[in-house]
Amino acid sequence: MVGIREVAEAAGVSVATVSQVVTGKRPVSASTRARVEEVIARLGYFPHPAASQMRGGRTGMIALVVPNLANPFYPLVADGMQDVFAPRDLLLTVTDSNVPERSAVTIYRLLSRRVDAMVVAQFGLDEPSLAALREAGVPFVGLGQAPPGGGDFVHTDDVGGFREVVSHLVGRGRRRIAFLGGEEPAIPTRQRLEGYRAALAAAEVPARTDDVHFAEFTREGGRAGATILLDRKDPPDAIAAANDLIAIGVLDAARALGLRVPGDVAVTGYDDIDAASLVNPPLTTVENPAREIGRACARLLLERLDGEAPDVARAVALSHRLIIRESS
Amino acid sequence: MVGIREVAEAAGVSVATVSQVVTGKRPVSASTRARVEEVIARLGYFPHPAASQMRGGRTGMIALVVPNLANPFYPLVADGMQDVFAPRDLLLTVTDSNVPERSAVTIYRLLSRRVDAMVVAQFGLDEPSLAALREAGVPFVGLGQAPPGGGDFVHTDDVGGFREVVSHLVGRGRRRIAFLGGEEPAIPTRQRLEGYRAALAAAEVPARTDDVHFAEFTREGGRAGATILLDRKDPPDAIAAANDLIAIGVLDAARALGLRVPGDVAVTGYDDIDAASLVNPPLTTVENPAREIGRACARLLLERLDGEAPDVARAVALSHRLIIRESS
DNA sequence: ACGATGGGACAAAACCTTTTGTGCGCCTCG
DNA sequence: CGAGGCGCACAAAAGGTTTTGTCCCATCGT
Repeated sequence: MVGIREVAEAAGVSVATVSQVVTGKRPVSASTRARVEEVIARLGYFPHPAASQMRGGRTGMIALVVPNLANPFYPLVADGMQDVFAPRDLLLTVTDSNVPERSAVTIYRLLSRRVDAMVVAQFGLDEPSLAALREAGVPFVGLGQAPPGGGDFVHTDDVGGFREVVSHLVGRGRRRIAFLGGEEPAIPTRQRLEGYRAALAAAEVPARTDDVHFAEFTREGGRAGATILLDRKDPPDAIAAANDLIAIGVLDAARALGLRVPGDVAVTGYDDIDAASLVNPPLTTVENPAREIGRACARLLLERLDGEAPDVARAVALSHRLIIRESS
Repeated sequence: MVGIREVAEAAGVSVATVSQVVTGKRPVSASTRARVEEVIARLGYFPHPAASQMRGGRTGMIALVVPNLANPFYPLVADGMQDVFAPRDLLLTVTDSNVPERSAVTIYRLLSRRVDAMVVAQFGLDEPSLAALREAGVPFVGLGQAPPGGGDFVHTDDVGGFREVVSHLVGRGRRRIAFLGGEEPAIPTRQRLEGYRAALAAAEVPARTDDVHFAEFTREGGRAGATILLDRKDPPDAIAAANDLIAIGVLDAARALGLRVPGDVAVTGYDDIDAASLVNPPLTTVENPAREIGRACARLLLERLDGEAPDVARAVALSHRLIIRESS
């Protein structure tokens, strides 16, 4: 644990000078700088992050908070963020907010004073956490939805995307199209449901309330939800799932019930995660540009941190793409 | 940003007393405690992490460092770790060590003074980082391999597991079994290769050096590697891949070359990630108890942090399970 | 009733930086 | 040759907590 004092002593300068060499916030003569740098390299010194932070400095860490680490969509986003952060020497950490025995509020609290900024996916679920962030003065960006109460965010047109995929089902002759959502209060669920309704309305297909069902954004949630939708007298002939994980669960359920896809029931997903093209049959889905989303989030954040951002909330919209495969 | 001083003032006690109420490291009379706690709740105070850390305290954060966030094996491990950490109010963060423009050493450096402990997967790749950790006094646990130079670790019997899956291929009548590994220097690659050789030796099947190939631990790596293995005059009749991601890439390559699986070439993976049962055909693979691995890592770490661990390195071995599906 | 004991609160030091105001010495210009 | 100015390094304060030694007061025992 070599501290700045040892370095100063070894180099025969004051600690202030060492600090200035490291941070570069004030000019230091070339000869002194060289000497100090040599000592730093030799001793392997680097500033204690906690101490630096105390004196009003930055942390150098950015957090990505996701509702479910196992959703393969997020690693792609993280990758995109790294593209932007790594050259700036910011360290990205990913945290799962869906931890049992711990509320989201706790997590934001814990995180808020350890990171310079956060990218938050799906905070719609609890608003008090946002208050904590704002109060702590930690810039944040919404991933996929606008932060309630205002703030920057990056999103895709989920309403439009879902409308497209449901219209595609209509175009294939399906008339009893069910919607299998994620958690009901989540913004992505609401928007995708809105797209679903819009598509049905546009095609003048009647919407049945018992064809809309909510479940967790997981494979297991999809399996359970689809079983309920399909295992009745009058089952739908298509299920539009709110994401790929759910859709894969739907395939599980269909298989268990002896139904053929797309023969008996067509299935579509959303996100185009890797697994979507791997399942049997390959899933029709909508591709979101995950990597580009990550980059956009990172850029917005960086501008805030640099103080270059205007004092208004900004929204970045990225486009999606319908991918038709064999499940429909 | 309400500090301990405000709380002390509002409660009419000294800052020391407030600290003692919060940390509980010294007894405080019931009446005083109640008063202070009321004020804390009303003001929404909680200690500044950086300041706490400075005074020799803990961070309350644990890091999981993985070589590739997109590998679905790790989220499962993370989940298992959460099971143990959440009740203890420790926050888990996941970091990808495979960031371009940044060496692993940098990452360990940055992390080492911000977290109380780390779980490290696949550090075999660079040893200087370990030196940094040891010097920083951050306890760490190896995930899947022994830390070079000693230390706790949790592992499964990769040699045995791979031997089993290769023996299974032999039992199915395959005689030209190729090994498609991950990065050559990685410990898992070496152990699985060892298992491969042991199985061939036991079955008295000749081993051909040109049937051993190394690639990245990714789908793309598998695709590229398999193309090399399969696209020659005298291709193997089976490929045992070092993990599922690679195996899925092998399926891609086989499809592209017009080969049938398992008709023309049998394929096996390792890890039993979610996607393994989803691909077409479903993969024969070896299941590693990811969640249990996570829990074991967490427990080892906790014992170190609590100072309850003996001063020797400990190894926890968990058992695997061969899962036979249609790809073989 | 007085001294001993101990519970409980407090003051101050310590943790390691960064930042800012100050002062010194040298160079330049008048 | 003298005065003003500037480039550089330094000293000291600040940042928010935890910890430790100390002190006070109340209670208990004799």
